[in-house]
Order: sequence, then structure tokens, then C-alpha cells
Amino acid sequence: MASSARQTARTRQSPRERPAKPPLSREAVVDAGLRVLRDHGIDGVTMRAVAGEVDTGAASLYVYFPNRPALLDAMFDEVAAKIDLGPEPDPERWREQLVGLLNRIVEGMDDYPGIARVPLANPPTGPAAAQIAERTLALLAAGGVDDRSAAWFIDIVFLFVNATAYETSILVAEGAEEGEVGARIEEQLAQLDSDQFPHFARLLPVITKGSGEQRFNFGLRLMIDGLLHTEPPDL
Amino acid sequence: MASSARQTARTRQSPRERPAKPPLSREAVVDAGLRVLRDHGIDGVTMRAVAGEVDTGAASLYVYFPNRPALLDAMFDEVAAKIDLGPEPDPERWREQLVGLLNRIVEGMDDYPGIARVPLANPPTGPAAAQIAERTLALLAAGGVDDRSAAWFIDIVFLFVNATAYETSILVAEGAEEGEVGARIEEQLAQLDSDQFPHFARLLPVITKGSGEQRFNFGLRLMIDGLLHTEPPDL
DNA sequence: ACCTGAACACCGTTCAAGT
DNA sequence: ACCTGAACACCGTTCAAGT
Repeated sequence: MASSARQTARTRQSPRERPAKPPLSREAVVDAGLRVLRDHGIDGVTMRAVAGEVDTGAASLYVYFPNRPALLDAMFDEVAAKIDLGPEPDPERWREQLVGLLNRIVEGMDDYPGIARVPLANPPTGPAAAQIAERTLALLAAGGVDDRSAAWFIDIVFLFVNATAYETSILVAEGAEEGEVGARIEEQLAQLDSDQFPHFARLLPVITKGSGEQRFNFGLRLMIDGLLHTEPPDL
Repeated sequence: MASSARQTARTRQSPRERPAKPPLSREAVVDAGLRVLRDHGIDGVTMRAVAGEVDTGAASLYVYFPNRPALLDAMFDEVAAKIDLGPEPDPERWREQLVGLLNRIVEGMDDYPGIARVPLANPPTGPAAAQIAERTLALLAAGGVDDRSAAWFIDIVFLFVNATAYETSILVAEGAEEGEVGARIEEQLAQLDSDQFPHFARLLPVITKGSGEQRFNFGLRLMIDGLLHTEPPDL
């Protein structure tokens, strides 16, 4: 805020009034981590790489995070925080609102290759994730969905959301060009069609047809339709 | 094949006729990998650890696999090969047969913590995985499910199966005792219930209620019910 | 053809020593 | 209180040298 703007360390000027780079902080480390993640994917997020991004050594990060998983958890919540929750639940439009929110979650993670592995490996505990869960439950409540069904549905649908985000972002990160996957599929087909795998061979072209987004939304349709046609679980 | 068998270097006996450990092979490496996986989880499957299991150095493995991911792919297919496909599809019982098969897939992966990350990260190409897909499609066909719906359903349900297996096996591997997860959840609750997260606070106990198996089967019920009540996708 | 030891370029994490 | 360099105990992979 003050005139304490940072400058390169080599051109030292007035020796006072020079905080140089802003003092390291949890937030600064998380932001650095997100930059590394965006460019190099989840496996590129090493303590050394993140530290390098804020011009320090890996050991310095341990002041703010006890270990790498803790940093990744914080990064995930920051990604979650960027997701638009959308309008307040409207009982007339709850379903499309819900589908919209779930699509935005996947899209929000698409820019950060592999981040979806974090909530998959252990349940998120951050505030942004809690807000998303709250909004999702509110939408289900607006739709008149039974509490017990809603409770289990949210678990299941987030598993689906995270798995979708992980799979698609990994494919993107591996630089899979448009036809890449299709090509590998055709190899497979060539090797094992014949009459040993009749259904598989017949449907392989259909399986890979359509975008990931279309398949994801077909999945959501199945689950929500199922929710409206199934008895609540016995608890 | 000849009598050129190696023997433990210290107790050399009749110099011929001693195959000692079977000569290294793809299969032997995969089996060694599975032993390491079962005991130490997916992140414990290092090239050095697998090599040590067959009493050689990491470099030796590169004769059989070009890199670690290729070994993991082969290990996954071996896990898939152990899964019982169950009885031939019966149009009268296709739904319970399908649910049974999908449950066995998750159970089959539960003994190998984290293996489910392999099919999640890139589509399986092995023969055992193909057989499982074939059987799944055959069951859907027996149920009279439309081809296009079946094609997308299998994609979606395997994503769900793999994500479930990954999540549960990781929790188990981290040594989460019975109440472990519940405890962390209560921390969360204590921190953020109040009126900021009314739905979430109210439903958190329900969300974690029931076993992973029950939640998984509720998810399958939603998807299959949805499949029977939804129009096939436009392709 | 297969195996090996040693090396290279990395990791996460710790810790004594600095400020 | 925070930062740091160096170290420790690891990684995946390569390669020259052996058999």
C-alpha cells in the first residue's frame, strides 16, 4: 500500500523503506503453488519449485506448512474459493442451478492439472469446500430432495465430479491432442475386437464419442434422475 | 532351459540343475510389484523396492518395462485379472449380476491400496480390463439397455468404481481407524456449524453414516435407476 | 541377451546456524 | 520469529561395463 514497492535485489537504492519482496506468508506460498500447479501439474508442485517461485529455499516453506500434503490441501481450497457459487437456490430452477454449479466445479479444476487428486485422496476440510457443499445441499433442499438422499448424493456426486476433473485434467496435462485418445483406442480395437469382445468392439467408437463434458452431464442426468426415482436409503 | 541355472552365491552345490529363483520375467516383476503394493501402497511401489523383492537392482526392471507407469499398468491388469466375472448374463437377473460384478471390482482393488489411481490417471489397455468391460456391456445388453446409453454408462460407472476404490483404499492405507474420519468430521463441524452452514451442519452426521459399501451401492442404485428413466444421449 | 554398479538429476524433510 | 545452506535418506532413469 505504501511506497514499499519491491524491486530487484541487485539494484539496491535507498536502504530504508525496502521490504523488497513482500514477507512470505501462507497466502503467498499458496499462490506460488498455484502458479507452479497451473504450469507443471500436480506432480510438478515440489517444495523446491514452489519455494523457487517466491525466491527462497524449500526449507522456508515449513514455517507455514508442516508438509507437502498440507500445502496441497490449502491450494485445493484456494481453487475451490475461485468457483462461482451462482445465484441463490430457486425451487423453480434448482436442477439447472445444481448442474451449472457442478459443471463450474469441474471447469474450475481444469486449469490446475491433477488438483482433483487432493480431495479424492482425503476429504477436504477447508472453508471454500464447505461453502460449496452447503450450496449444493441448499439446492437439493430447494428441490425437495429428502435429507438422507441428499446426504449420500452429495458424497457420490462429488466423487464423480472429482474423478471427472482428475481424469480430464490429466489427459490435458499429458498433452493429449484431439485424436490422441482415439488413436490409442483404435490400437486396442485392432488387437482385441474379433469375436472375443463383441459388445466392447461394437461400442468402443460410441464410448469415446462426444466430449468429456457431454459424458459428465449425461452422468449427472443419470444420478439426478435416479435421485428422483429412488427411495431414500435406510439409515 | 539349459543347466546354466544360477544359485545363491554362498551355498553353491551341484553346479548344474539349480534354477534357484525363476529367471526374471515380466510376470515375476508384476508379481513382485503386487506384493510391494499390497504391503506398502501405490507410493511404496518404487522401482528399487520391486527390484529388491526379486533380489536385483532397479536397473534390471527396465529390460521388461520401459518405465514405472508401464509397470503400474501391468500390475493393474493383473489385479483386474483376479476379479471373478461371475455367471453368464441372465436377462432375469442382469441388474443384481451387474451390481455384484461392480462390487467385486471395488473389493478386488481394496487389497491393493491406491491401485485405482492407475485406471483413473489413464485409460486401461490390458486384456483383463477389456474382459470386464465386455462382461459389463453384456449385462447391460441383457437388460435391454440402449447401446448409446450403455456406452456412456460404462464410462461413468467405472469412473465411479475407480474413485470409490481409490478413496476407500487410501483411507484404509492411512490406517484410519473406525472412528478416525468421524473425528475429523466433528472437528469440522465444531468449527463451522453455527448458522453459516445450516444444511451442512445438519447433514454432516448423516453424510458419514453408513459404510462406504452402502454409499457405493446407493450410488449404483441412483445410476441404474437413472439409466432406466432417462432418454439415451444424442450422439 | 540380460544383468549390474555407479552415477545423474532430482525428491521431502530436518536441523544447526544464522539474522 | 523467520530464514537458510547443507545434509540425510530417498527417488526414476541411464549407461558403461560386465557375463
